[in-house]
Amino acid sequence: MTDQDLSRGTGTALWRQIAERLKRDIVSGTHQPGDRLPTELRMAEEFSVNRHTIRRAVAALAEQGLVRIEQGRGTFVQESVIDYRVKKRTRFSENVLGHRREPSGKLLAIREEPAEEAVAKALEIRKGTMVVVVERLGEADGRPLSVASHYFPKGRFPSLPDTIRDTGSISLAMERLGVGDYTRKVTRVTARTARAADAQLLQQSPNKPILLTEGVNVDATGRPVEYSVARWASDRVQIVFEPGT
Amino acid sequence: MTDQDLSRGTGTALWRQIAERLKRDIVSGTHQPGDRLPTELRMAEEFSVNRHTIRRAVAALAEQGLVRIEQGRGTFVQESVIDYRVKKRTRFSENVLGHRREPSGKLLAIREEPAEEAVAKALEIRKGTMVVVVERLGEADGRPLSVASHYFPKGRFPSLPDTIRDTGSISLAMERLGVGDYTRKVTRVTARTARAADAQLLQQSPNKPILLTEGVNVDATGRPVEYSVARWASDRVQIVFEPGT
DNA sequence: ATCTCAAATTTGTCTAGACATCTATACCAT
DNA sequence: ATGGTATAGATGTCTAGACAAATTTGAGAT
Repeated sequence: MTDQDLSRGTGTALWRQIAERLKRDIVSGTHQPGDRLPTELRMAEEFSVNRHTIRRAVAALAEQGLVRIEQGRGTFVQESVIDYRVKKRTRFSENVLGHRREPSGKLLAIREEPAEEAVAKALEIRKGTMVVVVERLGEADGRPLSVASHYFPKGRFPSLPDTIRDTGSISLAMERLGVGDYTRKVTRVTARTARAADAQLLQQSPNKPILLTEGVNVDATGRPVEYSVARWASDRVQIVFEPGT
Repeated sequence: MTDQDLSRGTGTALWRQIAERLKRDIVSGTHQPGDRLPTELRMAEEFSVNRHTIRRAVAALAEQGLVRIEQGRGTFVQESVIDYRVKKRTRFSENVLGHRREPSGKLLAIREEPAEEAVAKALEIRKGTMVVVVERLGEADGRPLSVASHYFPKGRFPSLPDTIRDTGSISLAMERLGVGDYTRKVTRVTARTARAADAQLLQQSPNKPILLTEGVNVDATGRPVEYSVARWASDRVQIVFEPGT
């Protein structure tokens, strides 16, 4: 397998041809998820091109999220995730949308701060009013799925931080505080490029898109009790909307 | 402004420092949206680095969507769009979700083909059954918003292509064919990196994420009449869900 | 066996130069 | 004026080589 018959001077850049070929080998399973690709130097020899040309091709694949590059170790085929996982996840639509119970998760931080413009507007309070912020990492099957920031009006729930620390759960804490039945008023969804911190938490390359959902939960009387912004690893989750819910 | 005092050998790659500096100038407004950046050669001189190093920095910015590179013309600061537009757009939630009437749009193509697996499943027909495919570009304020592929079972709507060509509208055509009242059964949303063709149609850099919505419309009896997949320019649209709709 | 440290391996960065390809401009012929 | 064509200017691709930084490996000391 030394000659890789690339066509030179046909209008298609060599690195594109190489990227295409590698991609095919990954999709077809010749390179299994988790496998290490040949080293850059080795591929350069195989394809009879300069190492930089290989690097350009591999960089394109990394951008697409097909491979993961690790300095000093090598380039690895990204383990696929869009298999059963997504189908399993699609059953959790209500939770996914409501940001309430999640398969599992970790509390990252609980803090208090004055409400910014957007937060204040969503919670229908004055800008600068203190809010309780809970940062939470949602996981499923041990893989990070989402990073969510939940905002609560501190005036209404002064003991929320302690209660959350006690129970370890947002929904449990809310229940104890007498708001067991809150419902989702509105959810917005869009896509963004991940910020560094989120990308790291989600174990996702900084180049890859994340899903961003933003929503407000209201109590039985229609008063907002929670505003949340969640960032989702887009290749590990698919959000499902059904009119019935 | 010749000396740009980069710090060499401090652990931070030159191209990162340059990218950071350019980004700062863009965010701060020194380089206005739509402006052309200095040429690569010129920046190479200014920063006293090789042209390739500049290219690496600019490529990073392009990946982030801050600039747009045009061969033969130059590199331009990407004009931002997330201003009033988004807020204006958020009013169109039902349409956005239903893929029915859109602010304006263009029919790109109408063709017939055997149904693939996913299409067949959604329409509850056998794989390989002929379907009518309508490709449509959705615009708002003259800017492309979405590219949608609509799939209809040809067996049930044999004259659909002609009717669409006559009316120029999908919803009008469906009405004429006796399915005036179809409703959305389910919508899935996720994010992907744009494919080349879609990126071009959406006038979006190929590196930027797109929103992908997928849905099935059913008639009054619950039978699927349409399956659609739409790709949205993620920075120009925000999809809004309200339980009421 | 275990620890340490040097060497080898592998990816990351930077420079240098050549030519290709695309775009806009200016000039010339009609 | 119009249209084509040469030219200059811009980004795109490819090669070549050197060194840096991170990781793994293995030899040697304990």
